[in-house]
Formats: sequence, C-alpha cells, structure tokens
Amino acid sequence: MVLLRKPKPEPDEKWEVQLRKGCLELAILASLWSGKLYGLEILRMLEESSDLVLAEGTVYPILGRLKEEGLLQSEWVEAEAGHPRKYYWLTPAGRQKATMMARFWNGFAANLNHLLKPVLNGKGKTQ
Amino acid sequence: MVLLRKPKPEPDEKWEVQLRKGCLELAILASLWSGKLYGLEILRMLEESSDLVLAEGTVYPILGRLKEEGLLQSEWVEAEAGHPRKYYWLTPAGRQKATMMARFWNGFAANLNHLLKPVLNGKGKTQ
DNA sequence: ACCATATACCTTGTATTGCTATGTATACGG
DNA sequence: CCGTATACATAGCAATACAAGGTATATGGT
Repeated sequence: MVLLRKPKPEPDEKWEVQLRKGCLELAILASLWSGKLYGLEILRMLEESSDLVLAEGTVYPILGRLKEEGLLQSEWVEAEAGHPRKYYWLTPAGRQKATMMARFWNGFAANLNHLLKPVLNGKGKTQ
Repeated sequence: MVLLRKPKPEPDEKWEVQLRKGCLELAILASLWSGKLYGLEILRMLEESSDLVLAEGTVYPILGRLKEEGLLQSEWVEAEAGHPRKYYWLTPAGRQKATMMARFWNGFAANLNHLLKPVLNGKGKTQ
C-alpha cells in the first residue's frame, strides 16, 4: 500500500502541457516582450493587438504565478491620477522562457493545422 | 441579496473558451473526419500524425462528452482477437461543429502568432 | 488448469485552470 | 460627500487533463 499520488510535481517540468491548455501565460509573457506594462494595460493590449479577451480575474493570478516563478519582476508606480499601478517586465529567465514557449507553440500549431487541413478544405466524407 | 452565481451556463455557448483551453476536443473531432476509429486508435493516430500525446484517461471522457452532445455516434464491434472495440464516427452535427471550431482555431492561432512574431524574431529589447 | 501478457475500455480522485463576482484603495468631479 | 473611474486583488465555482487503477476478453506458455 504505497499510495504516492504525485511524487514530485516539479512545476517547471510540464509547461508544455500547460501551454496546450492555456496559451494565456505565453500570451502575457509575449505582451511584455518590448517593455513594461501594468495589469489593465496588458489586458487592453492583448485585446487590441490580438482579439484576445481575458478578464481581470484571469490576468492578475497569472501575473502572480509568473512573478513567483521568477519570470517577471514588478514595481509600484504612482500614477498622475487614481490608483497606483504595478508595472511588470520580463526577467532574463522570462525572456528565455517566452522564447522557448513560443517555439513550442509554433510546432504545436503546425501539427494541429496539419490535422485540420482536411476539415478546413471542406471536402467531408460523404458516407 | 440575489446571489445568482451561474444563471444558465448553456454548455454549448462557450466552446470558444474551451478551445482556447484544450484544443483536444477539436483534435479528436478532426481525427474522425475521414472515417471511423476506436479509442486507442484515435490516441495512436493523433500521436503519429501530429505528435499530440494524450493519455487514455483523457481520451475516453472526451469521447463520452462528445457523444453526449450528439457530435459522435458509436458502435461496438467484435475484434478478431481480444477485447471488443467501440468505434466512433462524426454525426452531421459533429462535422459542422468540427468545421466551426477549426475556423475559430485558425483565427486564434493567427492572432497569437501575430503577438509572438517579435519573440520569435529573436530581437529582444536590449533595454 | 493456471498465470502472464496484450488489447481495449472505463472510472476515481487530484491539481490546476479560467472566470464571475465581489471587495478594496486612490483620486477626481460635481 | 457621494458617484464615478481607475486599478489591483481574491474567494469560490465549474471544467479540465491526467495518473493510477480496475474490468473484460483472448492468446500463449508451462
């Protein structure tokens, strides 16, 4: 009777699985590729540049996770008006990981596209 | 005090969200595009044709869901040897949905690729 | 007769996820 | 002051992917 369900999750190990699921961490990392942004700004940027709509309740937990993993750093900045903003940017590790994930995404998308080709070509099996 | 958490999930409505998450339902539907297959066969086909590795514990529940939604039909078939096999194939509704999902996937992938272009071009911000 | 192996399907339990809804904090306008 | 806007944060829920284990059928070896 051993019953060791999850010996060592090693959260870093399975990012490929996570990617296949979410794609959202990758999208957020990518949104920070060229500079600092704060939470709501990321949200708007993704929507504008990629039609990727996500809720605040989605973004903030992800930002927290990514920071905890050492992929992001953050800093409070006083705004000229309203609530202060927490700006995020990529660490070197984050930059590296974003690149790796993007490459993997490319392969994954290519594979799925290959599978979808008959579907998109319309020609269904009459049968 | 109203407190209505989920008024009517309408499980059909949010397949776009599910797609962004999983992509797996779509992959399985697509694998059945050109004929009948049984469970383990789908698994092997996806791995061979698209490097998409998934566990049995992933495939069977999905097949059950898809059948319940009327997208698949199934039939037991005696094998020449060993355990009988349950063959699945697409219903007209399944064929239609697969097409819609594939189109949506294409758009989604294009958007994400657009976002990833700077990342894949290597030129990081020296900053 | 018995057991190991192979094939195939199915289910239980768990960690994780995305998200809705809600809460909190700060500042501005009337 | 109260409403509105901006911004960050979290509690709780439904759904997901998966590992692990179980069941059923047949074959081959001893």
